[in-house]
Amino acid sequence: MKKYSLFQNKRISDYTVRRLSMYLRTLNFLEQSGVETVSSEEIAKIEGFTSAQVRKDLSYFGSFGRRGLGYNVTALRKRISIILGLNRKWNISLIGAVPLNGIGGALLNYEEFKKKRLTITKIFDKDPKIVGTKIKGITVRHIDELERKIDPRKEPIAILTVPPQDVQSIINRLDKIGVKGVLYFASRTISIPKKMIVRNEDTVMELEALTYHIANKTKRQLKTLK
Amino acid sequence: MKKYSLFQNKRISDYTVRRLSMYLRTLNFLEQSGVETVSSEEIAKIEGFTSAQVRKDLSYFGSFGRRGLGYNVTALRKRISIILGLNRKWNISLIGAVPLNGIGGALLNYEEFKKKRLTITKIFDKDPKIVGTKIKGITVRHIDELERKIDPRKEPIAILTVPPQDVQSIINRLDKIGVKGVLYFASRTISIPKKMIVRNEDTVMELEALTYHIANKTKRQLKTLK
DNA sequence: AATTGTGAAACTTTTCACAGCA
DNA sequence: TGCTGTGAAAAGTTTCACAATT
Repeated sequence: MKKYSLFQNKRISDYTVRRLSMYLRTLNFLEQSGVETVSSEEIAKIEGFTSAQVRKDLSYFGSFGRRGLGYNVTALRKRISIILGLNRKWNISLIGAVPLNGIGGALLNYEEFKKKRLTITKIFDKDPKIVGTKIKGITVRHIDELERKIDPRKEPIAILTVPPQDVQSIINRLDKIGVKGVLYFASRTISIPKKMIVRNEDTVMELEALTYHIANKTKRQLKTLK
Repeated sequence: MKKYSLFQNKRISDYTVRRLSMYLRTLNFLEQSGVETVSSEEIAKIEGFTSAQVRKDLSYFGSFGRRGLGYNVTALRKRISIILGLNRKWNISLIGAVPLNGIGGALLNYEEFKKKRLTITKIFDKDPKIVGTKIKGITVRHIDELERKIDPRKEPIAILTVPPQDVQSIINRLDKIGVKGVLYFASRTISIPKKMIVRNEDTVMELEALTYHIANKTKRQLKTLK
C-alpha cells in the first residue's frame, strides 16, 4: 500500500485545486440533503466533469473511497476540507473602499464567509470620514497603518478592493511584512512577489469571455475546468 | 500569404481568450501612457508570460505585428477589441439583490464598465420595496417579469446576483427566452444549458485556492494562466 | 539588427481502460 | 457485481528555435 502525505512532492495543478473547491461545495450540498454515499460518477455528473477526472483528482491525496461502494459524503467532505486547509480559521484583512456601494461592503455582508471559517477581522480605508468608526464591530484603520496593524501570523490573507492604481504598491507593502495570500478585484495586471500567492477576480475579464464567445458564435462549450 | 477570418474554425482555448483580455487591459494602459510601439517580449514581461505565448495567441487571429519592429499599440488594441467582440455596445441585465450592500450594487457603481462599452440597462429584483423605483435612471422590474422585459437581441447578457438556490431556475428561464451569456456570483455548481455561455465568479473558491497554497506551503508559483 | 510568425518538440492535463477490491 | 485507483494513451497547451521580414 502506498503512503500518502498532505505535504507531498508532486505539484498539484491549479485546475485540480479549483475542482476540489467545487467538489467541496457539492459535497456540502449533498450532506445537507441527507445523502450518505456518492460515486465518482454522480459527482462528475453534477459538476459536468468525467468520473475519471474526479477519481484522479482525489488520488493525488490518497484513497478515500471504497471499491464497489463509492465515497462516504461526510468523510470525503472532511478530507477535502483538510486538503484545502479549511480545518482551521482564517482571518482576513479587508483593504479599501468599504463604505461605498462597493465590493468591499458586499464582502462584509457575504453569507458564504459566515458558513466557512473565513472571517474578516481587520478593515482599512483611507477615507478620514470612516477611519476610526466601527463596521461590523471592527474599527476601521487608515491604510497607512497596514504595517503596524496587520500581523501576518494572525491575518495571513488580505482582500484588496482598492482602485487599480493602488493595487501594486499595497501588494508590495503586504509582501514586505509577510502576508502570504492576496485576492484583488481590480482590472489590472500586477507583478507578483515571489513568496506571495496572488489571485485576481476581474469581472470585466469574465464578461469579455462572454462577449468573445457570443460574438464568435462558438458552437461547442466543453466544460473542462470552466 | 494565409487568409484569416475572425470566424475561424480552429477552436480557440479559453486560456487564450483570457490572455487576450489581459493583453487588452495592458495595451489600454500603454496607450494612455503614450507608448506607440510594443514588442511581444515587452508585453510578456508585463504579464509574466513568455513572448512566444503572446505571439502564438495573436497568431490564431492574424499577423498584427511587423518583423523587426513589434506591434503598434493602438492598432493592436483595436484588433484585440474586435476579436473580443468589443467593437459594439453590450447591454446587460442585472438580476437580483440590488439595494443591499451587495455585489449588485457594487456593479452598478463599477467604474470599469463605464470605460468599456458594457452597460447595465435593465434591473430586476423581487423586493416589492424597490420594484418600480429608479436606480441610476433604470426602473427596477420584478423578477417575475424577466420574460416580458428582456429582449435577448437587445440584452444578450445577464449578470445574476441572486442567492445560490435561485441561480439554476433563473438561468433556465433566461435560456428559454434566448439570453446568450450569463455571469453569476453565487457559490453553487449549476447545470449549464447547451446554447448558453455561463461563467461563475466565486470568491470563496478563490480564497480556498489561497488557503490551499498557504496550508501546503507551495514553493513554486509558476504563473501560467494567472 | 531586431522581432515576428510558426512548425515541431516538450510538457501538462484529461481520458481510457482495466486490475483490484468490497 | 459495481466502483475505485491508476498506469498508459490521447488530447491539449506552452515553449523552442529559426526562417522570414522590416
